[in-house]
Amino acid sequence: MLSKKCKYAIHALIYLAERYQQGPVHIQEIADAQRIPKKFLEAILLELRNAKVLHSKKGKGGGYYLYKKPEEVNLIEIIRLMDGAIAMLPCVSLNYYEPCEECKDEKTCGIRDSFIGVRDETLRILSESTLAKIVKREKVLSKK
Amino acid sequence: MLSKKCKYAIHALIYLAERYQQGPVHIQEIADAQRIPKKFLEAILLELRNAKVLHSKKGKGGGYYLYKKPEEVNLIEIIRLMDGAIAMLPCVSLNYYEPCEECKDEKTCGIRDSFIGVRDETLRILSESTLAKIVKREKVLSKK
DNA sequence: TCTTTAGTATACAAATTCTATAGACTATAT
DNA sequence: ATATAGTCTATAGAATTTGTATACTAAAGA
Repeated sequence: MLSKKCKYAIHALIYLAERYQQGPVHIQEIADAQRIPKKFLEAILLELRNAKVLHSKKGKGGGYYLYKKPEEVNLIEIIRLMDGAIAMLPCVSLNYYEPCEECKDEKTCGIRDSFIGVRDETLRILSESTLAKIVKREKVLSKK
Repeated sequence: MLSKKCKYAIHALIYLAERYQQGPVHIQEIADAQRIPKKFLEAILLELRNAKVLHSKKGKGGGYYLYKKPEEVNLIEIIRLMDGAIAMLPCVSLNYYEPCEECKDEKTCGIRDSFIGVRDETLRILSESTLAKIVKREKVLSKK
């Protein structure tokens, strides 16, 4: 399961994607709109800023805005930043690899292949899901 | 990421699958072989027993053994028993469905479809991975 | 029937992770 | 100057995970 932090991040980013190139949005507005505790949201947005997904502007009229294009931010990137590894086993993670403690020998491990398969499919599906597509999909769905 | 409990369960079950129809194996032996804290393993095996995956025999010469056939136990079942939902969002879970707190309207949610896709692929891959196949795969790999 | 073996059950403790908050500080616009 | 709004560090509380202790029950066999 995704953490709350990650879900908050996704919703905040969708909110900002809907307002792409319309100037900075302040934290309080996002927090109110998405019902996210403000201080918690601050920490989240900061991380996204440090990862160059967002930019911010201080002072009056400041706030956060998307730095990357909505087509260039996908769910995989967000999940990795917030929750870490995508894979279900550390020994199968591309970005957060670690040998499994419980495992005696990776080469003869009978479950690794399956989890590599799951990881690859997850990666494929979620990397196709960009902010741009998500926003578009929500527009279509809300018109029905 | 899978919990330790779940990984312990998988390893214990593989151990028992390798000894299918060779009589009960006691907890201590499994604990030693797989380096699992005995008391923790007891709790795990008990749950698997209550789920009719294992049976046990008390008293001298007792222990645990597979009740289901190795071909009939797959990774999905084990993960569900130990860790609960497979899905990355509660609103997308088949067996542990709950509406997402953060979500305003499931019908217009732009990310749901992607996570349904991930869930289905995960289900497909991990339900094909049975104890029988895992044991077989380990034999093949260890001969190389 | 008594003893030993081994699983069952309940309760609890330690460790870790997740969620949330507080407060002082810094930059910017007007 | 001053009000606005993001930055940074620290920490507190809650929940979950992992592991342990103790007492109890069932079965096997001498």
